[in-house]
Amino acid sequence: MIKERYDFVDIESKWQRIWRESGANRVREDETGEKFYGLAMFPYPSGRLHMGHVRNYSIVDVITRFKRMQGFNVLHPIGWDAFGLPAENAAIKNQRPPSAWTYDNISHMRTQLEGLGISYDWEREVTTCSPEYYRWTQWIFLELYKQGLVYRKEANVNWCPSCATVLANEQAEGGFCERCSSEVVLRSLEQWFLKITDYSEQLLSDLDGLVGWPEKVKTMQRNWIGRSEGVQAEFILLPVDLDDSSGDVGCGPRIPVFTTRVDTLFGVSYLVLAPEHPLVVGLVKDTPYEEDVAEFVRNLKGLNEASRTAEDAEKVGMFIGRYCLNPLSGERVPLWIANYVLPQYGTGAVMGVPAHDSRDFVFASKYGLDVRPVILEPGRVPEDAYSLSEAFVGNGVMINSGRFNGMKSEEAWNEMADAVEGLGMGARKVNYRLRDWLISRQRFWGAPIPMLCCPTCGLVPVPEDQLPVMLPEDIVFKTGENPIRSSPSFREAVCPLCGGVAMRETDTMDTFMCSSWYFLRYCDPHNERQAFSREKTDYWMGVDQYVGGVEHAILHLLYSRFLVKALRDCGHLSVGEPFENLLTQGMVCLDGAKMSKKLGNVVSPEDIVARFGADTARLFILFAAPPERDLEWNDRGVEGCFRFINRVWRLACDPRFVDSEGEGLDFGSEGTPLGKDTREMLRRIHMTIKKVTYDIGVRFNFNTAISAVMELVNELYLYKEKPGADVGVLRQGLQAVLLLLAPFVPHVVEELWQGLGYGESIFRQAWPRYRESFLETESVTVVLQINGKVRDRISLPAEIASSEDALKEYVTGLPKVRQWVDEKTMVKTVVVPGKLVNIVVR
RNA sequence: GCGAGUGUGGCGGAAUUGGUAGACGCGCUGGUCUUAGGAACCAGUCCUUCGGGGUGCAGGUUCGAUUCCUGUCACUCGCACCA
Repeated sequence: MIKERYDFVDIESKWQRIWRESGANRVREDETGEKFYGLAMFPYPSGRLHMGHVRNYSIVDVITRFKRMQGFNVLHPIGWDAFGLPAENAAIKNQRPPSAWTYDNISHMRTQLEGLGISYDWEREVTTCSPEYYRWTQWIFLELYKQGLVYRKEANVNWCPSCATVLANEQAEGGFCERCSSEVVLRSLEQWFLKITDYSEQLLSDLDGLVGWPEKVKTMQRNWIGRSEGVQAEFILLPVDLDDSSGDVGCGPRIPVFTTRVDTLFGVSYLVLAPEHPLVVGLVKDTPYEEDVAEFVRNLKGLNEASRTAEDAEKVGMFIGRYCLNPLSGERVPLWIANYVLPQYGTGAVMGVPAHDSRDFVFASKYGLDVRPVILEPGRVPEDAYSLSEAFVGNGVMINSGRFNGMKSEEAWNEMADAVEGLGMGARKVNYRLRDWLISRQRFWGAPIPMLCCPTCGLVPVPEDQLPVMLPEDIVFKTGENPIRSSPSFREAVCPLCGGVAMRETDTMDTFMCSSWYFLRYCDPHNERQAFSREKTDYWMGVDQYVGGVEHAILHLLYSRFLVKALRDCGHLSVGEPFENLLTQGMVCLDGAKMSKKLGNVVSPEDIVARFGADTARLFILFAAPPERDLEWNDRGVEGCFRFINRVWRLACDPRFVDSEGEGLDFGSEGTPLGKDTREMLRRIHMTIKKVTYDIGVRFNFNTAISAVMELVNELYLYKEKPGADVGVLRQGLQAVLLLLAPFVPHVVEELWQGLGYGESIFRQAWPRYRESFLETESVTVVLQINGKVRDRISLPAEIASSEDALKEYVTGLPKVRQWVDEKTMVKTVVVPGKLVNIVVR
């Protein structure tokens, strides 16, 4: 029996309880069926869910519920990215430990997730701030250390004064802290790095194999890695005073530069070093330039990288009184320093070719340096080449380049690279913009870096059997420096090598480290001896469908790819890529702007669930837009979805179903459908099954899947009022509606399924299959066009419509067609069987 | 500047390999039933001078273009002195 009223509060809590108690979503490795690993990016436990979360988890829930009904053995886990600064700030404010705040938030958000009816296997829940988890994060750090992928060095790093910690390059883009938007300053500190650059080439080339990733994300990663092919060429430094020089100039020290345009080598009119270049100080020592250069460098130091590298930053530089020799032309070239040369990229030194590089052109124009064209722009005459108003950066024919004159610049590139190599003055080289991953954080709420500093043995890793290095508890939280340093119990340790007193590393790891391997832990979440077993990860990895926001396109997704490759090379994994397919969902907006606390345009999921229920919330969010697109929130639209669910409910309340309770589970039975309407109804049912299956499974277009079911419901409403309506077919239609809607609105379909007298959970049912034979129609609507314009639509028997010849004959024989054609000449008739006839007349 | 993407009714969006543009939903208009309804149901809803015209704009290919090509404009996102 089905109640008259759709009472979502009762229904949703009832089924959530049943699912929880029956372990409906528990998964084991030994089940039958192909595995499917569906994953949403796990949340930071900020306090409560927002609509972006609801969207993310609803999408994955639809996919995983659908796959489960299709017979896959589905892993659909959830966990918490639980380390991070907000918990520490809350600790300062409330004088409670970060863990208390974090676990409170987790328990509230867990309740919210359950309230949405997302089909998680809660037994696999993972929390990155628990010692059982971060123990293995530390273990991974040590594995990488063993592989030589971890190092410590003093470096100029991005420091956020407000967060009182360093940031990775990826977290300080544009010169502002990703978290708090404070301006980042440069500081020189001893820091821990992971050698992600060892994997630059693999991280880049493996992107080609990720066919299930959006092109946009791959492009972003490619740009971030920034591979460029070029030549590292060496310029010979000339002595301070040439007249004093005795002996062979060719043996002098050399300054390497990196260039992607070795073909412009004869166009070099100066050489520029980054002001921070290590050679600079020595080059000007005891020369008249020493004082001015020192002043120049001092002025630059105050600036952070962002203002230094801003596009509109004025190029400034100075000649430093020295010269060097061009390796190919042998020409004497003045040596400059300038702010536009970056110390971290390439060799920190650049050859200046004003005629063929726009930056050099601007710089040379300002300082009156030589502009010498060496590549002739196609369509120009040589005399013309000197009157440049801007740099010519394209390809053309070589001029002013000695024996290379007359070659195409592309050819000259290779010839000149060969020449440089032949002279022993350099070599071809590939450079990357990607830099090593700085993982040190001077904060408390993170996984401690498991290293010791021993006065006698130096840096010593904590032995594996001493993991985890636990976070101390005797901490006073206040703003300023890393609170861990205030814990004497934590700092002092015993050196495992010499037994002496060693100091513990007080930096913790970037939380991205924790979130770069959580999908591996889900495969084997309770393993106490390993981070994960090879057997389990071999079974589940890689993730078949990953879903999350584009904002993680670089950070999280690149780090995870790196860690998986590194762990594979340590012998712990078989796969080299974590995520087979990636779907980047759009933002949830209100009034055209992303919902955010700052703008005050948030709609609370809790409110929506309270007013309409979780099923309605899920349905709306999936119906309003395809998943990749931004979604405009609309309260009226939510009401529309609520109305639709009620409409389905009332359909199921038809008294005819009560009389035949429990009957008619057989989907494909041929039966003997009687009237035309019934046959048509059957066709609509099977057509809908076909479309919805395709839309969910192949296209991820949940909006059109839902609209197809809405259409079917509309049809069923019309059909059931017809005199000859067949209860069996009606029932089949309702079953199809419920099964097809099951991934979207799990609670209400469970309730109706049970109410209709089918004992088992609807999620134990197989996904419905359509029958090809039911899709056939007896009459087809064919469009009649004259010169491509629609003139008429005619209904024809299928035999005629599906045959090209019969259709053509039939149509051209029609009186109205004769009339349209009349005295004009029929040039051509295009026939698309079953669809359309286009008659071309003149 | 470079790269990627998106432009369709009042709104969110459909149109799967070129073949009925505007499915489905929201909103709006009128109606039925009701003491009432922000419930439910029914009808209508791109523009139109009723010939037609319409998918940002201008061309092209084609019997036929929202779909393919060229150019252009607008917006969004990413990168941005990387030599």
